[in-house]
Amino acid sequence: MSTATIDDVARRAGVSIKTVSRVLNGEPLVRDSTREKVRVAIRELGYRPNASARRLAGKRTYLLGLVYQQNSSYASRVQSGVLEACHDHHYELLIHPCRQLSPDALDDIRELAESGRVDGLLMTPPVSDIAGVRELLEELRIPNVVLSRVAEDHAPWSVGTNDRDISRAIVEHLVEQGHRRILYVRGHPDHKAMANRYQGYLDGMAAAGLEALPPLRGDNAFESGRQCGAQALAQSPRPTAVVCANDHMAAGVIRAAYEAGVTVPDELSVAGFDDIPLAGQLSPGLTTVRQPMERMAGTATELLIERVRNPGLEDNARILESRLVLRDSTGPAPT
Amino acid sequence: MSTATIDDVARRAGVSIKTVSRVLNGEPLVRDSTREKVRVAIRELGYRPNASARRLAGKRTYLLGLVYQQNSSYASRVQSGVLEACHDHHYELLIHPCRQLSPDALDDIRELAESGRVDGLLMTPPVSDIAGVRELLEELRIPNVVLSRVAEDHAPWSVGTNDRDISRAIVEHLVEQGHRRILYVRGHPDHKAMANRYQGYLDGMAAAGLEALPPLRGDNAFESGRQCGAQALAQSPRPTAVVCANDHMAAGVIRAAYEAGVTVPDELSVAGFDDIPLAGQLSPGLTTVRQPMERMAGTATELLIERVRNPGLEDNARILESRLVLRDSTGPAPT
DNA sequence: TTGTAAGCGTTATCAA
DNA sequence: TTGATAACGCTTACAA
Repeated sequence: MSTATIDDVARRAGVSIKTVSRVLNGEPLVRDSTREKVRVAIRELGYRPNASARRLAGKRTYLLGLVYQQNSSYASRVQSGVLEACHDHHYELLIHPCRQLSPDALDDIRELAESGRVDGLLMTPPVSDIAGVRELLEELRIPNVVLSRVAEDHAPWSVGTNDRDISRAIVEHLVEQGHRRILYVRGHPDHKAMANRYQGYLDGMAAAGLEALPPLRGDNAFESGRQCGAQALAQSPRPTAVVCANDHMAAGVIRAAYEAGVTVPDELSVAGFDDIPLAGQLSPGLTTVRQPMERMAGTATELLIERVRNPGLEDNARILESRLVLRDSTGPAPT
Repeated sequence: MSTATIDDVARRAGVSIKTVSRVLNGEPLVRDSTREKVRVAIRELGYRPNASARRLAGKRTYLLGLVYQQNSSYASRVQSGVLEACHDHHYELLIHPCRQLSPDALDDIRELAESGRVDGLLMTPPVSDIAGVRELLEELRIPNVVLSRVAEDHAPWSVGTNDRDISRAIVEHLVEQGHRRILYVRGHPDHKAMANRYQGYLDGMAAAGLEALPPLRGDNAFESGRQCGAQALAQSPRPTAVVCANDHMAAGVIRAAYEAGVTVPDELSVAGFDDIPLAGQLSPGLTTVRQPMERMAGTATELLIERVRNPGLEDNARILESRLVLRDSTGPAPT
């Protein structure tokens, strides 16, 4: 237990506590020799600044909040990316999963923002898509950054990925494999990232000179995928490939095929989106899209810290690239 | 932003700040009418105590740490159980995923414990199984509780479940379905909970008067399950059922069956352990064991808070019951 | 049952 | 470039 205080360090180094504080916070106006003396004293005493005292005096918490939907399958990747960046900058993280999306979620987030427990907030969809959240946070003047906002939004203070392009790439891949009747299963309408994925599908179909089929609509969950899958298999002529807006629904489609005795990928190709842990463990393995979630989360965290330190800063947004992960749930079209 | 301080409340209620403090902390020696006055003032001012000041003065952080293995599939369930309990008791949570198990992990945990950032630590396996962790924490006198320690350990300050009994129940279920050649796939030897699951299998086989087959050994990951699955299918006579120490390996066995053209469950029954999200989304759905993880986590958190508040307390351990989840990966033995 | 006064260990102000 | 000293907003003796 580091029980040494700043006074002990000051005494040992023969300087005032203010000077120690300066060294601690990397302030410039300290002579190099003095800085070194202080550093030595700190090391010898095994001194660590008391976070609570620092928070109280500095009027900052050095705590960031991460708001996301409970049980979201990418939560753990996001957390680890955020934590790493936090660690690098001596911040700590408070996680804040939201159970349901509305309407209490907004109050819940307001509470967190107003409570003064955190210096800034990081949000992921679909929580960040709740009507009015961002406006609320801006109004409350609490620094915030949205993670995984789709590129096309041009949202200020956000980190996104090229969902639309990569969605198009899936279609192109399927077309190359000889598919023509490619069906799309859309996600929950409140989850805006999903809309772009669908656009990419339309792009791909148009580019290939194919007619887009009327899309089915799921709610992002496994069970809805299963239902859409059953519907798709009942269509005549039957689609030879199904692209889903996320992996859970794709798993549902695979289940529907299994139940209908339809072999994947021989009789039906299935693709998803997100590369959740499940994707590699399904049988067959799921062709999907992997987003650089840890890097995105780390980048978002750094943007947030920048914003916290410098409230006047201008908008800043970043795009990182996702990539296609080809597994065995897609194959040549049946003849 | 609640900018009111304890002084404002005291002034408004016409009492001293000490009295406000008493009300805030639910101390007994306050006249009911006074308490009420203070409550009114707090409400009218929208006052919230400043956490940093409270931490500094009270020499407690009101922060708990949760240490677990990164990417563990039950992390999110554990987190939500812990968070709920934290919230009820006005504590906050710092999550601390460990990347690898050894040997740095121990230093990592020591660092966290010594840093004074948390009042107590919650640990889950396999991190809690690292040699010397518990001893380290006791030595450092930092309150700690282990979550999901297996029942048989009689570990002090822990919350566990009836792994062994339930593992036996799986075997009984298979035996009822006519299975005789039931193979067990063991988990990583460092993960102690796994040993008990194997014991339960042995119990079940013995009770049914069946000969236990030589177990295979995986490392808890999907890929090892796939390899064990391939091995199992190559055995002659072939087992009709495979019980795995966790779901990831069970998914691997299902994959191996898929690759070998063996139908599950018609030709091979497969069961797992944990009911990770994947389990319900595999095709066929995986028969497995569901632990009341949120409740276990909540209970562990409450034990920890109790221990933090009352360092002299005696050992305390709890067992909660898991249950069998029957899905379609198990069925009657082939004839 | 209530209040006074002294910390807790930092950062911030302002003078030296 | 450095240092006294005053906050910061609470809890904890100790009185009353």
